[in-house]
Amino acid sequence: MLAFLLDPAAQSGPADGASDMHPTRNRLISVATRLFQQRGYHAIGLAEILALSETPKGSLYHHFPGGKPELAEACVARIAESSLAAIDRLSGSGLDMIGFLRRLSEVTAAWLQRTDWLDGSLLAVIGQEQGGANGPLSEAVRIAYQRIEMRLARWLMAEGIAVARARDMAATIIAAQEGALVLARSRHDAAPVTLVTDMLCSMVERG
Amino acid sequence: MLAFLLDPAAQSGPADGASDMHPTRNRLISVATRLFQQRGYHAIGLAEILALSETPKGSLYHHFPGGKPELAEACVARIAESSLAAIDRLSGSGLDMIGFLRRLSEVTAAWLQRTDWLDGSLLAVIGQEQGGANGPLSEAVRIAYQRIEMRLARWLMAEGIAVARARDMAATIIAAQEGALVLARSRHDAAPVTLVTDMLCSMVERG
DNA sequence: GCCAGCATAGACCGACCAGTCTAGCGGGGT
DNA sequence: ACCCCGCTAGACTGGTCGGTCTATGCTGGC
Repeated sequence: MLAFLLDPAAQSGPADGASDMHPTRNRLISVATRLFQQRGYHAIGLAEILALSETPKGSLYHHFPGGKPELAEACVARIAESSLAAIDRLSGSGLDMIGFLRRLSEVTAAWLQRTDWLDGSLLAVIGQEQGGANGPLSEAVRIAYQRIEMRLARWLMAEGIAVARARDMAATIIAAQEGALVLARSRHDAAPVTLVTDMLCSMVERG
Repeated sequence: MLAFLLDPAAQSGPADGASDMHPTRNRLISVATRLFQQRGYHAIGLAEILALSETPKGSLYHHFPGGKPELAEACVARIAESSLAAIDRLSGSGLDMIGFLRRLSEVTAAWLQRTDWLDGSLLAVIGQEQGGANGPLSEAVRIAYQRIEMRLARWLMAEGIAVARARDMAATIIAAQEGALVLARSRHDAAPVTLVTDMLCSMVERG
């Protein structure tokens, strides 16, 4: 979710607290995130990540002693941080949840088309690949979803919705958005994103 | 979507037109489907499929000269056929769309728990892994989604909904269900499935 | 009984995988 | 001036990958 805001945010400058980290580490995470979210964890070899980021293998294992899984964990963590930051930014700018959903829909559709349907949801693809496994990577995905859900729920509560309902609505929003992304990518058609957004908006409107 | 009905249907007997195919071919598709939908296409090696299905490599390449991709295509095609058959069965038994969604929710939740969150959506995981690629495998996923969507839309039209709206609703249903599956698996919690179903039901009720 | 074919069986192959290891660079501290 | 060490650099390795190939059942038609 919200992976697209990595591009503007991470590339533009010192936001996200990503710029204070080592440039090589940063570059590895950026390239790996893009590749993983396009084709999944297992389809991407280290060779491709290293070639695209122009990094030797030694550097990767210096910054990520745990190897590929640790790199993927860092990618998931950064997606989570970026998503939270984006939610905070928008919720702090006076937007209401309906406005957020509309805007999310627009930006998502534009992102999908701009990347020619190559980019997808990192959390979704890695979560699906890891399945019900209990490794640290699937745990990272679980936590990422949970943090995003809680942040959305908090926003909904600030709009006067009861806590239990807010959490349910937040989970529904995430599920529907992720599903829309899956279907839109497969169809090469952004329509599912706007359709799901319409449904989510009326859910929020009805309370 | 609707992958779970493979188990009861394919195992119980001569439904789905699957029993008239060669038993080895059938067994390969069943085992490969289960493995792919648990961990994705790239994470599963032929060795594992062959070991679990007790099939030698020669048989695989006899029945699927195209190798792994062709086997995966057959898995996707079977999921599509099973889903269509299930939809037809339920729509023919006097159930309305709301009843279908409720029932789908119950069966999906039970399936997720029964398989200890290991099983997922074959279409979603393969679709995500293939991404925006234009290979025959991602084309198979696209067609599978499209066929299911058209069948659902037909059902909705039979309930008096206009054609354009019916197609939109069908796409929304599929997107939301797939997303719920993704999130539920990651959280090891079936709640997203029922939450999304509630939302879909009110969408259908409102027309 | 015998042949023809489909299907099984698994040894084998080159490519590629993630990961290890040693060597060397370069700049800040003293 | 020197050294130390965070970091870069890439050759190398054992294992696994998908795929090919030859050999061998097995079975229905004659």
